[in-house]
Order: sequence, then structure tokens, then C-alpha cells
Amino acid sequence: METESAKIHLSVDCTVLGFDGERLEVLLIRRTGVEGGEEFHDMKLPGSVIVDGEELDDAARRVLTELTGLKNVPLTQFHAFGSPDRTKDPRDIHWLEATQQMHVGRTVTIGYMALVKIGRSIMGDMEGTEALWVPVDKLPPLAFDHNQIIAEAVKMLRTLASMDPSMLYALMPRKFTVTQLRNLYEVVFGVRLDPANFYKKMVQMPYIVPLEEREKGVAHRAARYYRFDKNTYNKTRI
Amino acid sequence: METESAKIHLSVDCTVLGFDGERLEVLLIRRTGVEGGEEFHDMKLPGSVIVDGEELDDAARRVLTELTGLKNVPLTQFHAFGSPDRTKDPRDIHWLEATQQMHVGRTVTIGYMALVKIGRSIMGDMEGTEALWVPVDKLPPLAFDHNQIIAEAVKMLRTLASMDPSMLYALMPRKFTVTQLRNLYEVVFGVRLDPANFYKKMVQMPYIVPLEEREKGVAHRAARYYRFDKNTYNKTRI
DNA sequence: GATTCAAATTGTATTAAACACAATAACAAA
DNA sequence: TTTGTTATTGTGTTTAATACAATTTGAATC
Repeated sequence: METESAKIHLSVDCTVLGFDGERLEVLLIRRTGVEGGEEFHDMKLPGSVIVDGEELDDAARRVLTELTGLKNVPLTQFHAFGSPDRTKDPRDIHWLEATQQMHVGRTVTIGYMALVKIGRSIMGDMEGTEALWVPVDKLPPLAFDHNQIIAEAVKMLRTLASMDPSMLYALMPRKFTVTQLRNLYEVVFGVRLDPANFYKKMVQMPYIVPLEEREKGVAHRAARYYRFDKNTYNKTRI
Repeated sequence: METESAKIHLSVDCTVLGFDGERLEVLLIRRTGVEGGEEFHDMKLPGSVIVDGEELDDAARRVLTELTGLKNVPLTQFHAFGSPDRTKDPRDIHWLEATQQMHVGRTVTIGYMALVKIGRSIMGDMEGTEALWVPVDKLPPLAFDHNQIIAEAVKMLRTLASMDPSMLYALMPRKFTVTQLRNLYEVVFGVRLDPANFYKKMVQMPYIVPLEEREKGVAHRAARYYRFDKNTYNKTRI
């Protein structure tokens, strides 16, 4: 009668994406483990086992704050990863046993994603964890199935942004040039856009407000800075 | 050290949607339980606890076949429901204990959805379970948080179909009139569409192939039947 | 069998958006 | 002052979306 009561553990993992003006980056934390008597270092997504009685969304928020210092980040659940094989790597098994103080069998994780301005302050170092930004197209092998989770998160970003591109402004710095914005569109959708047409289309939007400030130190005509006005944007939506 | 190892159970629930030419329906199974000495009857989504070592996708497929007889239905994971409160109703607790032969604490469920032609044969009755179609806008209170799960599934259908309307043909019968197709668009997107413009737009698609057969028994000009040609559709896509 | 009804189907015009691409402006470095 | 490079502006073409009038037709009614 215990056939189906597999000892399943549940965790959350947060894929926090940022944009540096050129490409997408993801927020990872360093991991140190021991395998075969040798210490090794690699990286993983900020994530952890959920606490008794905790809502999934709350768990994601808590874990992200604990491991990166980020607060008030809108997190969105996007996929559950539950393959029995996802915790089969001896490195991962031993690391789990060491950190959880117990034997951990199959673990299903709920993937959350968030878009943040890459300039936001994260904890460089706290409680032994260190967070850092890594370009998503230059990821080394990560712990567990975290490479796959990130790939799915980026795919979800594409899907969501194609329905509502305004969510992309969460990735842009407070002031930005139209070219930076175009770069984001191009990297997210994997296309090349005509600079002239993109410029005209964006500048006509009432919620893209021009600033007086211009680019400095570029070897060509300096671009104007703009900012995204959320209030105006919401008013244009019904 | 057992603080966070909550005894969590994991299940899958399948939201199978169909279209009867007028409105969306969902496939439910009857449930019989006992509460306060009284037998009660209500309905729930086809779903169950996952088996040891089973892939999530496999579990969803298996459960759907076992409870409804449906096979080869493309299931898509769409959301995890894990509120600690979702299994707090005494009816649900007692029903779980009776069917699972054990005490069941918190249960997190992974929601799957599928689109099927409503004419497909389902098991009217087997292993004590009976499946039936119920309009999504006329649902009674269901077991657990299944009303909420269905609402999320319909929302997801909207989202996905707005990106790729071709998925809607999975809901249409093999032969259909343009008006039936328009009804589906209208109910899914919650809008009213101009019959003339919709007609022209659809008929010009190479993958909407006209049949010789026409509607019968209607008190007005009989509409032509069409069918969706998947091959042609795939060729028009890169 | 002629007439009527309601929806299917066809026609036509307007409007808005997407797209291609040439031309001009402006900043920093040489 | 000239050059290189990107920002910004201009213009025309193409395509898609939308509105709405007009015509066709199967079945029911008179």
C-alpha cells in the first residue's frame, strides 16, 4: 500500500533574467561540493526545498531573497521539472545530502522566472553564497537540470513577450536608447529589425518619453535617452 | 532536521477540453464519497497520485487513459497547484484516505491540459469511474481546487491559441462549417467576429479544404463543410 | 409553386500597419 | 577639416484588418 507514496521532495528554482544592452544574462549562485575527495566549484540557479505549509509562490520569493538579496521581484511560475533522472548525478546527490542533512530521493522542482534590471544590487556574498550574472548563451554545465530549466525560461520569455512586449521594459535600465531597446527585441525574438522602422514605431508611443540627456563617448552621432512611463502605458491599455 | 521535509504527495490532473459547436466543455469523472455518514456524489478532473519513478508526462498520460479510456492525446503541462489549503475540505481528505488507503497530507498537483474532438469515444463506465462532458461555463462546485484548475486551463488555451490558432483545429470535428469555426474563435477569445470577413479570411487558407458535402436540415442556405489539412498546414509553416 | 426567412457567400471601399530603402544629421576620432 | 559610423528623418509600397452593402440559397410557410 506504499507503492505510490514515493518519497518526493519539492523545491523551487528561480530563473532571474537580465539584459546588459547586448545580451541576456541569468543570475546564478556559486556552489562548492566534494566529489571523490576533490573539492569542485560550479554554479546553479537560486533555489531550495520548500518549507512545510508554505505556498509555492511564497517559497520562490523567500528563496530568491535568501540567496541573492533581491526583494520585490515579480516571480512567475512557468514549468515543473520532475524527471526521476534530474537528480542522478553523484555530484548533485552528495551535495544534496551534505546541505540537507539527510538522504534526498526524487525531487520535483517548480520553475519560476523573473525579469529584472541588471543594475539592481544583488548580494555579492552572504551566508556563503555568491550571486553573479552569466550570459545565457555562454553557460557552462550547471548543477542538476538547470541548463534545461534556463532554456525553458528563455523560451517562455519569448512566448510571453510576443503577446505583451511591454514586459520587456522590466529588463531595460531606467534610461535607454532606442538602439538598446532594439537590441533586446532582436535577442529575445532572434530576428533582425530595421533600425529606421523600429525607431519610428517606438518614438511615436506616448509612453516612450524622450529625455534631454544623450549618449556620451561614442564615435558617432550620440543617441537620445528615453524612459518607459508605466503610468502612461497603463492608461493606453483598457 | 526534518523541518522542511514535509510529507508532500505529488499528483497530476488532466483538463481535457472539447467543443460542441457552441461552447467549450471539459471532461470530468464522477466521484462518490461518504461524509458524515451520508453518501455524496460530485465530479472531479481525471487525475491521480504519481507512481514511483514515473515521468510527469507519463503519469498524466497513464492517468487519463485509466480514467477516461482516452489514448494518444497530446497533453501539455500548464501549471502547478500547490497551496497547502487545496486539500483542506473534509470531503476531499476523507475521500483521499479511502481511495489511497493511507493518510495523505499536503498534495501538490501538476496541471495538464489537452484539446480533443468531443466525438472521440470515452469510457462511459469502467473500473467504477464514469467520464462525462460538462460545459465549462456551467460547472458545479468540483472536488479540491478543480474549478480553479479548469479556469487556469481555459486561460492558458486563450494564451496559446492567440499565438497559434491552428491548435484550435484539434477541437473541431473532422468536417465543420466556417460558422462553427467562427463560434470557436468567438468563445475562446471572447469576442464577436464579422461573419463575412472571417469567412473570406479562412476560405483563402490553403489548408482549409472545401468538401462537397453541405449542411442539412437548416432553415436557411446550407453551409459547406470544410476540413483542416494538417499536411498542407505544416508545409506553409517554415 | 411562389414567397419568406435567415444565414451563407460575394463585393467593394476604407484604414491602419508593416516593410523596404534612400537621404540627411551629428558626434568623435583621425 | 575630413572620415566613419550610427542616429534620425522621409517617402513610397505592400499587406492586412475592418466596415458594411449586396447577392445567393436551402428549407419552411403560405
